[in-house]
Amino acid sequence: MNGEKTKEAGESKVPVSFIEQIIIDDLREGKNNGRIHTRFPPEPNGYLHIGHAKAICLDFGMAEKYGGRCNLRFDDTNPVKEEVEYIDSIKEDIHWLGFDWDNREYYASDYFGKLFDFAVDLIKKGLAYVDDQPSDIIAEQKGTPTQAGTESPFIRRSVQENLDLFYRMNEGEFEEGSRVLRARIDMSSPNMHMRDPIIYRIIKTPHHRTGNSWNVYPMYDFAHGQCDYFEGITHSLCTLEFEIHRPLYDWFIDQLMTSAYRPRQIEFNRLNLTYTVMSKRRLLELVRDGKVKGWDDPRMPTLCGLRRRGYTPESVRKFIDLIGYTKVEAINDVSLLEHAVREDLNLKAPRVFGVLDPLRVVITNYPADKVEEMEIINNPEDESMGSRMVPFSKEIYIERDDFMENPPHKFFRLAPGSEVRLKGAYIIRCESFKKNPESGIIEEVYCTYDPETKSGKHLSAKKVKGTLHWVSAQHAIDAEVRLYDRLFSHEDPSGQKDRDYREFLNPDSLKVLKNCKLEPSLGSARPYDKFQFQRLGYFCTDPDSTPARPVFNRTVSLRDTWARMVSKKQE
RNA sequence: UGCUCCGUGGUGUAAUUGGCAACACGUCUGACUCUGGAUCAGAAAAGUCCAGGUUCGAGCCCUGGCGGAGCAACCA
Repeated sequence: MNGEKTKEAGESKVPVSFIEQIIIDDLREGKNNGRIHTRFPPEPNGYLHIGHAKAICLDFGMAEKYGGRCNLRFDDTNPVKEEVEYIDSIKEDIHWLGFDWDNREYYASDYFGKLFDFAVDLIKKGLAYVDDQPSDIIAEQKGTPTQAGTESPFIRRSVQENLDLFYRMNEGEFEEGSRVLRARIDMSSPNMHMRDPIIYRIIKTPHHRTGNSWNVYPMYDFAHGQCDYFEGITHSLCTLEFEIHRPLYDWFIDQLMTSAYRPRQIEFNRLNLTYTVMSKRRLLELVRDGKVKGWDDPRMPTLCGLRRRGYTPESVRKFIDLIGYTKVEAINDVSLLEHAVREDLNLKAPRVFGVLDPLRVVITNYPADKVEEMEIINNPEDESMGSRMVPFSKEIYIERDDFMENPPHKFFRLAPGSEVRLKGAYIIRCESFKKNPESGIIEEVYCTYDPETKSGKHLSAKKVKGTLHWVSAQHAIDAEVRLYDRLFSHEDPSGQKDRDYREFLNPDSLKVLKNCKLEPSLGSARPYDKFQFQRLGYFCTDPDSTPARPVFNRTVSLRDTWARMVSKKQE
């Protein structure tokens, strides 16, 4: 019965966000002639981070899903903060995520002429005036959220004088800060943004696209809605902090519109992630102060950082999908992001052997000059990925913590007298070991192997609890492996009153291992190639890698129940 | 002492025009395994911020509280 009901509904019951619901309703009602047109409007003043990915997935995703279009529009109204170098990286990151804007690449600066004309128009209507006061006086007259503002003494300037002054502002006659153009709305509005907002200011810094053509530049509020209007945007999706700007957004379009069409601004919650910071200002500080190695440091929440860390675009999109869009300001757990990348890489990443902290094991009854090629499955999740040959010989490396002289209860790995399977090879038994009498460090472990237990031989009835990864000592390649931990030790580093977020920087967020031993097939890995180092985690070849010196980044570890058990016991 | 928005398991999101609060992550348990980490199965966990009201019935509607966030850049 229930099945019937669902069937009749026609669509699966996948919940949609409130924004998607609005779009569905608009489409059904035939609003905007059944068009959906969105835009993604980054300011080219920094690199995109995962918070932008959330907006990108919505803007492009909704358009894609409902047969519409999404424009890429650079919000370049402030030449002081913006640079061309960011534009290319932004485009690259959007493409990396798997979205495209065709030929619809626009700039707010494309509309400077139209915006200027519109400002002139407002002046002529008596709805804008030039104010000669300095910024601190203007701010003072704005009042406070609980107290009405007072009118500027320049509010009653004649249209002629305003026009004359505004043109001369643009001609470069006046200094920066000496005059602004303000919209005349309501100095006693309960909404601060409606108290005669500044719409044009004088800036003499050359613009990265328009050069010295302009000396006045529109403010965000005077550009955004109008650009949406010019481009025929139907749904202008932005984050919650712009909610309070919406009346202003609508007010300007009211003055401009000549038909029933008008874009609609809808706000959603911005992405916050635990153990990191997301504001461009702070990310920039981390880069400038050398707290990280650059915008693409694998610890950064930037898209280029995540990419270098080994995240796939699919995993980022999956995560975005998981958290959804609401109006609740929340902080999302990074572990969900990590889950998303594990799930994706589990299907895609070939399994390989890599020993991060090598301990030499000598198989005493194995011929010294013998080398066997062991066939190892590349990915048990995907047969089509085939198998490869891995050399096995008398001396191998295993992970140092896979051996314990005095193992605790339920330790399934190697210990004196115990047996383990070497994945894809033989079962070995630990007979003895060599320990440095001074340091107490185990230097070598001596084992015997059972030739009857070779992998693939089904006659091997012997069962052991533990299976270890290994690398043949004479064939191993040396590599550097970089392990990453959370950049901050606090869940919400920038949300602590009276504490600077930098106080919470995790000093151990990067650990570099220089003496790792990897199976020889990894010698041909190329930057951004992804692997699962069996039993350890997912790793990605770093662009610093050279054939002589491979470098790998750990994207994320595998879930480790043993480690959890151990750490619990310690508590 | 203004305006706007928000308040559902540990976390994040759901719940058609009001109809016995669902899904995912995480946690715990078990099975299986040549990855202790894959995979599979199961369980615990909220009665929806509080108090009233409307209703046969409210997380959804109304009223009043409480709590949180945002708003006073010539930033976006």
